[in-house]
Amino acid sequence: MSLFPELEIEELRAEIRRHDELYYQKSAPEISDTEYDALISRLKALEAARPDLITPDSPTQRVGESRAEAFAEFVHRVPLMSLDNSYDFDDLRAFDERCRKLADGREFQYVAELKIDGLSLALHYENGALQVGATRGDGQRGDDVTQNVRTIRAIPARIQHGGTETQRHREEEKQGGLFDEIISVPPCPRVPVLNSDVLEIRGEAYMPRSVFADINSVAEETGKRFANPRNAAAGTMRQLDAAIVASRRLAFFPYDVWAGPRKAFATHWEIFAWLQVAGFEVNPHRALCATMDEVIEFCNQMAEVRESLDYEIDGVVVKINSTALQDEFGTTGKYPRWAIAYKYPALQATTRLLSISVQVGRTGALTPVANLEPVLLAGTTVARATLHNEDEIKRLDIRIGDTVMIEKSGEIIPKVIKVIESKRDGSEQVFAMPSACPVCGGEVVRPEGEVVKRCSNRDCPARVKGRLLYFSTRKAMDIEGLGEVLVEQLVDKALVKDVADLYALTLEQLSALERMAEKSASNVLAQLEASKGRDLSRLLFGLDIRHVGERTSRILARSFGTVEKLAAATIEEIDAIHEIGQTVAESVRQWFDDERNQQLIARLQAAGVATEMQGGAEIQTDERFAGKIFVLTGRLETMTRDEAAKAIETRGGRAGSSVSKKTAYVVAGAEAGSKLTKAEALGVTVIDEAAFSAMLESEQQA
DNA sequence: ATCCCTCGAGTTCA
DNA sequence: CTCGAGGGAT
Repeated sequence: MSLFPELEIEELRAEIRRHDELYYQKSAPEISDTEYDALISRLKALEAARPDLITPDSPTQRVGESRAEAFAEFVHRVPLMSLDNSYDFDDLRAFDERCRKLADGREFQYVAELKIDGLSLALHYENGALQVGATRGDGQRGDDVTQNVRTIRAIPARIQHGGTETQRHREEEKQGGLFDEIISVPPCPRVPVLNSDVLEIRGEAYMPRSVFADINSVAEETGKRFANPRNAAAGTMRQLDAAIVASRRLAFFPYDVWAGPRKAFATHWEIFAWLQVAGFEVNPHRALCATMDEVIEFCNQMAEVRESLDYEIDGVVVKINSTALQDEFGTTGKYPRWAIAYKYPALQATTRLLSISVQVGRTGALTPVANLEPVLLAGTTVARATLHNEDEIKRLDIRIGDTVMIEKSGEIIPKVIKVIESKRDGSEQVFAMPSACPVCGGEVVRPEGEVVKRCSNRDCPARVKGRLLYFSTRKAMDIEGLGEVLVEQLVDKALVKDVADLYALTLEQLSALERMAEKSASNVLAQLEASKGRDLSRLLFGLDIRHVGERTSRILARSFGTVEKLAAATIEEIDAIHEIGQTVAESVRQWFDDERNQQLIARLQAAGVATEMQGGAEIQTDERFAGKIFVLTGRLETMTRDEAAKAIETRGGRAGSSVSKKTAYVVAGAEAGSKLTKAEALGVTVIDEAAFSAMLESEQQA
């Protein structure tokens, strides 16, 4: 407890109010939800110790959320309560214990459903027609956003508020199969008929990830991007122009129905069945659970599919199924006692940018990298994040010492999404890209029209190291044991200046290096020896010719057959090849025109490196593969992606990277993500790994 | 000239 | 994985 709780309490309140305003009015939060919740918890703890200091206007005394101006106020008939949060399974078990105690020996069930990361809406229907749509606001009163709500296609203007006999029957049949995969899910016992003329449907409006991506790529030029889909959805709902709202293609998942002041059903589970009959799209992921362990199992299952969903979720909502029991449990001042939200670890966090270092890559590209104060994010500690280039730093206006918000978007790679400008105290330093290479001091150039600055010194140690590593990668010459540490030493000790030097290394030289006993040294030599016979395409790939990557090197190898022929070809001859254009042709020509490169080739040949196509690599065309494009997604069990791609190509097919109409098959491994979703949307044939393996193994009869 | 699909390049952490 | 840009089709 702090020495002056009064002071700390006041400071915390001011801080929380400021974040409330940023979040709700400006849709520009500076801290993550977890951090916000931490502030609230701290305040609560302080207030608990000194109840005399609690004031009615303290942020702990309200349900949260205030309203934007310019919309008519809407007073909720029944307040929309927020839920208590839990951050680990122990919290859930504690909740379970409290419920068991309250139930006093009676049996009950939990319903677990996804907590969609969007904004809550209350929809009022009279005699089946949508009358009013309102935001949650502070839970008591929100904004009347009916005009905006009417543009959301997932919200029907008319609902089947009773549900006809036939519909109910059909729905009951569907229930059985629909939730099969999810734990212990009995079919819904019945779809009740609602007699009430006035209904309130509650749910979450959200922006699908696919829409968010679209909108942000368009917003790129104007510089007005949303940090995440939730902000985008909230910002959209605050639009006064309904046409803009319509263009943002929001979606909606309902989760509750009220008839007048009462919950309309005997169980929460029934609500979903009814909603479906009424004409809503209901989120398919939910489970009826007898125990908290089953709920936890559901949380774990959903965590795995989380990234593949077209909407963001920040957790799982757990509710007591019986509405009678819900009524009995009642509420505390702020939360219902019969529900809790389990929240996944945050995917966003704020931290301080300590410094910016500049890396020099194989191509000489100068890449600024943010060194961050280490922060836990989605299970890993993040200390670095790429800033890509000068323009990115300028766009985000990042300065050294800034507090920044980071995010793990692609599951793994952290990214700085914005600067928290209000945290600046004036001591921040504007960063300037160095005008000389930080590694070799060489000249730095930024060609017109390009985004990246490059070190122009070809002998820059950083570039030499990059080239050597590139040469040894699996997709190039595949030299096992020649990794970063070894390359570093070889270059620093001046034993190697280019890839040809590798083949002149001796056992003595290697053994003398740190962490290189004779055993590993001879292993490396054996690997080098083995690499001499690699395919021509791998060699071309490894040479580091601009614009010549994995695929292009294969095309070049196939078309020319030997390095000599390629080296002698004119730009026109190279350009004439299908799938090779002017840019690549010029780049290749330029590389071979360089005398040092010619010598490099000569030295590689002298060392015994094969520079001709190996015979017999003929493609045995298989009709099921020939000319077809396969896209691999997810994790394959019996082979690597590269192996699978190779298997496809030796049969005359092609391995594509993104799904389109032209894709013949999508091979879906475990945890397949967006590509699978897209394939289904486009109606592309999806096969699993077993089916794919069977295709490979069953030789086609000629 | 414009759109769509792929390729190339760069990147983090355990 | 994501971005930018090369290459081909329309």
